[in-house]
Amino acid sequence: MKNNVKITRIKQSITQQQLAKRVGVTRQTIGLIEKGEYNPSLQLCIAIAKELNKTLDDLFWEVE
Amino acid sequence: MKNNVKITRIKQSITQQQLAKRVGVTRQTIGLIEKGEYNPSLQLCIAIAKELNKTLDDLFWEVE
DNA sequence: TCTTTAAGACACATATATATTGCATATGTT
DNA sequence: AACATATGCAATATATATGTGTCTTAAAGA
Repeated sequence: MKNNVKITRIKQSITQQQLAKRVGVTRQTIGLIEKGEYNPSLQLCIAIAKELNKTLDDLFWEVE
Repeated sequence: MKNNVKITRIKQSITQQQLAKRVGVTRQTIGLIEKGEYNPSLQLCIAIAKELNKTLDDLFWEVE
């Protein structure tokens, strides 16, 4: 469950809290997703991708 | 929550049941996802995409 | 016609994503 | 030193994805 959320977020200089608020979840949820520890819903993945101006593939596809 | 799973699956002539078995869920789950009624997990989306030889974007990105 | 297979629909049970709260630590600022 | 902000971590609560079982309908083959 690795992904590119953290690196993408940091490049854009926004905090977990800001991203969380913009996509409508809590900071903890963003933290866990970045940590790769669990398995977000598709809707949330899409919301995060749009907020970071990326696509699903950019953030979540074959990140080894 | 619309997506291209159903059309892609049918083009490849496989049944809901076959796809379900290959990705490790039940036929009902595949049915609901194709119907667009709900919000699958990222892991399941990835499993479906790989099984259908597509990417996340192919199946789930901006399908209006 | 009879049988089999694919698929839609529904009720209920269970697993897990997400929320909420709180505490700890590190860093930057005054 | 004191304070604020960002992040990690953990416990418990709630919402919902998914499983299980069943019934129904439509289509295909014998």
